[in-house]
Amino acid sequence: MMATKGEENRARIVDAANELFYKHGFANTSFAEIARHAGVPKGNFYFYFPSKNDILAAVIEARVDRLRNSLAQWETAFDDPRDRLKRLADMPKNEFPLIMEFGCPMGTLTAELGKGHHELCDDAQQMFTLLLNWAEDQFRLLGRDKKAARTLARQLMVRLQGASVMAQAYQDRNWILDEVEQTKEWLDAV
Amino acid sequence: MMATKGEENRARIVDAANELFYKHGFANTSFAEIARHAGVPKGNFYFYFPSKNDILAAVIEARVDRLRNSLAQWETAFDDPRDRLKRLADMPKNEFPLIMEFGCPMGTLTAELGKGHHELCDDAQQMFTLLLNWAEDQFRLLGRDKKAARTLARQLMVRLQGASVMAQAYQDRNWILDEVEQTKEWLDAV
DNA sequence: GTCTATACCTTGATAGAC
DNA sequence: GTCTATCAAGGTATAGAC
Repeated sequence: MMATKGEENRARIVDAANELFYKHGFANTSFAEIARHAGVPKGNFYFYFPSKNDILAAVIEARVDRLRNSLAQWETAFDDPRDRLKRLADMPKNEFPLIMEFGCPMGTLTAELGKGHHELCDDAQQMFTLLLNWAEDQFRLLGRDKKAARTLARQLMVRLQGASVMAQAYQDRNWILDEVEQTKEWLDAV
Repeated sequence: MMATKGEENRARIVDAANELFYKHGFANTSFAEIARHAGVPKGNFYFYFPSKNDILAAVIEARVDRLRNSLAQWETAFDDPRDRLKRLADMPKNEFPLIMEFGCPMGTLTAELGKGHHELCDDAQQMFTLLLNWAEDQFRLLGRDKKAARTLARQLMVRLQGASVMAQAYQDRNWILDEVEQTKEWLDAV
């Protein structure tokens, strides 16, 4: 389908903001930077978005959509819930160059928004909730009761987030590679 | 001993900056805010510190000192290395109201400085290195060889950081309480 | 040494031409 | 609809009075 110029500009702004919010942080990304990366004059931004927060909301929405697509894709690609969970556990490894440098996109965003009591803090949670619920579903399919499945999903998330924090702190991929391997062994055992 | 007025002002600036860098982030903390909290006019800052980065350096130094003191204290308080490690694992629980709201002081600072390739990124690492080396020493005292001790120390850090990230994301202390309990059980087993 | 006043820049946000 | 020019506010850093 043919996108209008307006829709395309909007998408370019969101794409550029998505990358810059991740790599430089939300507060440290200026309209000027987004405008330069997107090739859209910053004066135009207020035609597409009422404020900077609204750009962030669109970015979060895009990330949630992308995540939802990945999860759906893994569900069709793998029949065994255990394989699906392993694929989730592999995510940090598959993107380690970025995570090593800038941390987990979900973890670092919620961390920044949490400080300063940002209004969009709850929106950022959605990404985690999506992953947690999906992982919980997979553990239930493996025969766990609701409480146990929930606990296991949370443990999985703690591992991956912890590895991301440490990998970024030391700019060292081994934190991720080691933890992912251990997590997959753990998934085989539970 | 009697501190001079200058030393006291310097200390007040560092104390105020320490708290604000933690609660609001480094980039989002202005001189005006620090000045208000410290009770020192912001024009004075450049008499004590050449730049904002130098204030941050002093803050990191203060945090490292504080951490070193805690570790030394735990060493004298507990003879069994396992008890010392449990005390370390308890740290997030003991400060959960703050961690729940603002995340781990070490993790969130390194995360922020990592983005933007900040010059003081390496300084912030020191805090982690201090804890990692200390934990490694304790595992060695428990009879582990160097490689195993190092691995265990890293696993410990991953758990605590992961729990802090999730607790802040959801503003929910249970992420910390649950993980600390599991970590202490894990410490008993290893 | 301590503080006031301010310079100079960048920010998010607007106004208005076309 | 798209873009240029500009705003007011707030940031770090400096100059200079006392």
